[in-house]
Amino acid sequence: MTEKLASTRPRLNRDRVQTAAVALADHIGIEAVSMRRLSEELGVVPMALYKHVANKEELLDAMVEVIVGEIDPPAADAAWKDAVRLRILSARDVLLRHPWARQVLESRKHQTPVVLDYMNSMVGMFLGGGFSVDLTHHVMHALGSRMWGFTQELFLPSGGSAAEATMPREMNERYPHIALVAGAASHDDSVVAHGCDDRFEFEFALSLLLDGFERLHEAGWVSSRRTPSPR
Amino acid sequence: MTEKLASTRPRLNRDRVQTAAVALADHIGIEAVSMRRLSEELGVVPMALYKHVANKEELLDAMVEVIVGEIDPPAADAAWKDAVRLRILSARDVLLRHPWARQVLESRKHQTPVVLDYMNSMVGMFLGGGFSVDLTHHVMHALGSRMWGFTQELFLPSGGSAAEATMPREMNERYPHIALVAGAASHDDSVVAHGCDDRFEFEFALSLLLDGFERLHEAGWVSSRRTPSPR
DNA sequence: ACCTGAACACCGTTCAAGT
DNA sequence: ACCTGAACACCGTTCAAGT
Repeated sequence: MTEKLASTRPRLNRDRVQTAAVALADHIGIEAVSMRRLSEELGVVPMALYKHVANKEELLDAMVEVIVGEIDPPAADAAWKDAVRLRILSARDVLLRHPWARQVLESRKHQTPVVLDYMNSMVGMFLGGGFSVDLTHHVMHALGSRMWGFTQELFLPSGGSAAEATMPREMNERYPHIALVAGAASHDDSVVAHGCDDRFEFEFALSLLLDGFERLHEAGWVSSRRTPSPR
Repeated sequence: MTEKLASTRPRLNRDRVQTAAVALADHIGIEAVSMRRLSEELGVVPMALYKHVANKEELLDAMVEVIVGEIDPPAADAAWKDAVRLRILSARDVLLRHPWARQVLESRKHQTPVVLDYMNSMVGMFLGGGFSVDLTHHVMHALGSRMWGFTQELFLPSGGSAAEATMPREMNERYPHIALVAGAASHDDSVVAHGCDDRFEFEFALSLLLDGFERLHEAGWVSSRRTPSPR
């Protein structure tokens, strides 16, 4: 019962720690992942983790590393627009497999090398497509979290008819416009008829932005921003 | 010393709790706001808060309530595009005053009435502008967190030349494209010459989206999405 | 009706010690 | 070099009690 188990499990190392952390988050949710819970999973005392990871922040960075590694490499010979779209949709697929990754990515304050590599390659796609440095800068900001394949779904986040289903009559009275837009689902043949398709909404907005970028690029857009004061 | 202080401070109520919570978050940061710390601020024992707020989640909801209340009401007689832009920029101003509000807003899972009111009025602006129910739906999703005046700043979040300043030479070698786009700041007269202006980037992307919405609306856009399977 | 006090089951992380 | 054990200073929240 209390025999030594040390020989039955491999030595701990950073790789085993970060892999186990990702698997644990997939399994029990990120909010339940603690240093203590993870150490338990690895059959080790909590403090043993601190030899391989400086603290919890670094553990989260290490988890991001794993996730970013799962994103497809850039498409070899594609025009900028396709290359960007494919990369972003691949990132989106990864985040769908690891639903917790979104909020962890958001919470990182210092970018790690893998994160910078990903962004660097995406900047390269725009520059390679002939975008000016100036426009590329703004375009990267405009993408925001969308370059990682996610956005804040703050409007009808539960996925379509849920808001309507939970409170049918009050919705109609207090929030008629929302009810109209959310509730059209049940009685017409438009998009909303099929409920709210996250992928469709994501691609809709992504295309809108990419088309906008293309239009500005082709028009030879340059920023007309001036310094606030004449002096 | 240990005399009764009960009479010197007003009775606790929900309003005093939520106001104090907002002030405390402004002052010490959201991560330091705990039920215990807040109760201390109010000169009361931790459990006293639970008479006015069911739990910490509800406290955060109450804080969001205060924040949303600070957003300007809709402009009276403005076209949809101006109305939407003004409302969003007002929300942005509020979030700049309460930097913690962004992440709290993101973390809410169930929308409270004030949040639904805000979204309802914004949906109304598009419908009032003649947008179809269908297009309005997609447009609201495309706005995402931008309708609350914020986005995930994941690209050069520190505000321009910081990334370059902290590691000048390694950046140039490992991440040449990022360095180019971030570093152009110091030696030309374009936008990036003035460092990275959050407000400019926000309005750039907002305008791109609003212009895109307008174009689709004027073209009488309808969704061409079909159900995945023929049957 | 509102506030208190003690307790429970957790956290991340330190330090000094073991092998 | 790597792992352990005990301890510290926190959490949110319960329960039963006070006024």
